[in-house]
Amino acid sequence: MATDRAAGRPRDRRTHEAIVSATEEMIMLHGYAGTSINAIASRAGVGKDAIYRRWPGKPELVYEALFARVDTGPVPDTGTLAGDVAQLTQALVDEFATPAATAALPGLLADFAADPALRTRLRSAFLAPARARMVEIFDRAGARGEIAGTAQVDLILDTLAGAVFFHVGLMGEPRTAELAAQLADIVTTGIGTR
Amino acid sequence: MATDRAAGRPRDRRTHEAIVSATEEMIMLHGYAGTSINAIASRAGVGKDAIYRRWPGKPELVYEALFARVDTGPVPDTGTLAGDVAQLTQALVDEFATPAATAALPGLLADFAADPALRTRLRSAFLAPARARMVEIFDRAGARGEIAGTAQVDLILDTLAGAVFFHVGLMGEPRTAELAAQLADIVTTGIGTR
Amino acid sequence: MATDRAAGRPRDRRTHEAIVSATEEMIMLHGYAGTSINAIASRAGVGKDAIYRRWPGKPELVYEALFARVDTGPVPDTGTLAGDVAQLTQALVDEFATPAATAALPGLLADFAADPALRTRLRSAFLAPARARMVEIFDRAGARGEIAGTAQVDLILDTLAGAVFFHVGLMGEPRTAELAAQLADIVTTGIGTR
Amino acid sequence: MATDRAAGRPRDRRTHEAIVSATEEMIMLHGYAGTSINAIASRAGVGKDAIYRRWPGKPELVYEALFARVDTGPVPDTGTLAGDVAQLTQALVDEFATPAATAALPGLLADFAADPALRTRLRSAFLAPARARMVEIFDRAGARGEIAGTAQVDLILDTLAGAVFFHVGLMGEPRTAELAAQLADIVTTGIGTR
DNA sequence: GCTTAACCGAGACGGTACGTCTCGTCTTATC
DNA sequence: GATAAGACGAGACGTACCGTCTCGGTTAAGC
Repeated sequence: MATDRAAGRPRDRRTHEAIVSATEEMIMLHGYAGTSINAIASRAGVGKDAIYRRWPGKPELVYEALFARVDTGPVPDTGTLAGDVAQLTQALVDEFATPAATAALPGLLADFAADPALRTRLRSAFLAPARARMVEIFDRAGARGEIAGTAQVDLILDTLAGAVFFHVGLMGEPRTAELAAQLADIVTTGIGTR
Repeated sequence: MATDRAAGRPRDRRTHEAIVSATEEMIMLHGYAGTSINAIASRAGVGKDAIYRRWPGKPELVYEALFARVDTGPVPDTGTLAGDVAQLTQALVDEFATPAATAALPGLLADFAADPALRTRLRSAFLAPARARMVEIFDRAGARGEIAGTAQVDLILDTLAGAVFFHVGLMGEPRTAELAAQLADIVTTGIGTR
Repeated sequence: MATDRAAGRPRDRRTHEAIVSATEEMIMLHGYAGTSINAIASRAGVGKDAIYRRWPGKPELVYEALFARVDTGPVPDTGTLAGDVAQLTQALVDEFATPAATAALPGLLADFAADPALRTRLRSAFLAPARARMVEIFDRAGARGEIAGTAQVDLILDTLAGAVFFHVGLMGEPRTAELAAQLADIVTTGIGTR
Repeated sequence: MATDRAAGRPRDRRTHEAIVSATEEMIMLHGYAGTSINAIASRAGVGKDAIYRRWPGKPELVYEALFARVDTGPVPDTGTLAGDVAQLTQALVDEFATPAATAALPGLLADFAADPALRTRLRSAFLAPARARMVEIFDRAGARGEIAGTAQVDLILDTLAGAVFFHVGLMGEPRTAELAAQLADIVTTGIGTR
């Protein structure tokens, strides 16, 4: 019976964690552009090779350090499309509007968009959990008869994510408690009805 | 009697234009990150100082080369809020979803967001024309009784701009003819009515 | 009574040979500087530790792989000092002017000279066999009355070795068949008499 | 009439000198292998580019810093070949057996020998002044009838230089006052006559 | 036949140097 | 004083080796 075990000395889990932690700290302290691989390695007490062995470059490392959390929460199910969208939007706010995300996202998205290899992963990297939930939410809404036909999930999701990113991440508007509700309201019932 | 005329040799207007043109070309050819001040100067047949004398850095230069067009078109006035918003959204698409803008915006917005001095100018730099129009549109809609109370202009504008930027600029979705109409529809009448 | 036998698994003789062979090949193919321990280990199908267990570093390994041949030939005895020196010089040419030696010697001597621990072994490592022979040759020449007093063996040997190394090893002069005879002639009878 | 003057800011002579001085000091303090371009730049208070703008790499820089002195002394003319060779040999000792040369030469010659582009320059770089003098010395000796036929200048020069390098530079033998005279004696009158 | 200890291939580890690139400033001679 | 050219100090980039270490596994000698 062959083993799956890779040959050679196994990678040290603590090295991985030290790099990820140092990355997170550097981003919070000095922003995305002010964070260099050298500085991360130095702060983590690690050689540069230990980083390049695991990640191809800064974008992938920062992405994993800040955004690769597996989303395990339950899918919203409030009984109405408006309520479900509001909860999902709140999740987007929670993901995109944290101090660390605000510090990293503009530069990180720019690097992802600039590299052809990363560009294809943009949606799956940053919106995958939200998208799966949104599909389910709209399926249920369709079953209830709330909406007719096929909803444009990607466009609506991009609208919500873009709104959060632009409003809080770029423009730096204070993240008011009602933001998610207002955004959800806009896309579900429209401006005119408020 | 003092003259406004600066002492010494006046700046050459063609130098300015050569720099702006070279910047535009470089951005289209090599993207934002692949465009260096050195390369712009070289392509424009100009010294680096001629650039730094006019702009503090790459972000300001690229911004002026690609986005500082004065918007002189008439404010939309279709008679309905929905129609006006649709036209305004189309203007946003025209501005944010061109090939040059797609190539420059992610990196440019990242640089603006990273620099405290530029950060404060984000809204005025990229959304100023649209914002003035939107205020007028909503004022008229309020006068017609279409909406009640004060509309949250900035949030709605960020939503529209964020949607365009995220959907086309980052995710690379095709810029379809109906995009502006669909987006305007989402924010004015909501998802449910489609 | 303790045995000299080391505990544990004995070293594999084939590992040793594979390393030495790979070293020789790498030196011939890529030169001294272009030969890394990593590459030797890889070519030999061996782990790096198998090398470092046997040699402290690249200089010692390359030295053993290329120069540690035991010299078992007979001491020259032609009846005249000139004849004996000619034969001994030929042996130096044979040792220093081979393709492998030419590829390795400059870098190898530099590493030996740079490391204090190796520096003391320079003469014994590279000139030991020739020196022993030379002492005998000069003893016989003194007994025959060919020379008077104590000959400066080291200086003469360094002159011969330096000449071979400089002329062929560094300057890359073609190794003509008469080289050894000419050199021996120079140091025994002087320039003027040719 | 066009000027030969290069465009742009001229290179600062003091930068050049600072680099050369720092190189000399580093070599004396830490040897050839222990001298990095980074450390030279740092000690000279200079950016790395200022070095790479002037020299292709460490070998060329160190060569210029330590050996590129123009030899302006008069050609020896003592009236005898032996006397002239003795003086020329003394010049070789003066060049090759200084502390700085001893620290740099082994590694420097190895780097020159390893690089095809530098290899061709070995003789002209390190032996040019001595060779021109030797040709003249031998010409005069021929005119005086001291020697017959064509002397093998390169071989004799390599022998002398190799002897000095090997004896003092590599083996670390003390550089005695009589060294040059002894070497010259060996090559001119042979071992036997001493 | 079990234990023990050094060997083995593989490759991760913290460091260090490399040579290239870009940044924004500065220093020339020329216009 | 603006200009084109390009030198300048600084420092990040990603690559290559260094010599050590840590795995799972192998191979003999000594009990």
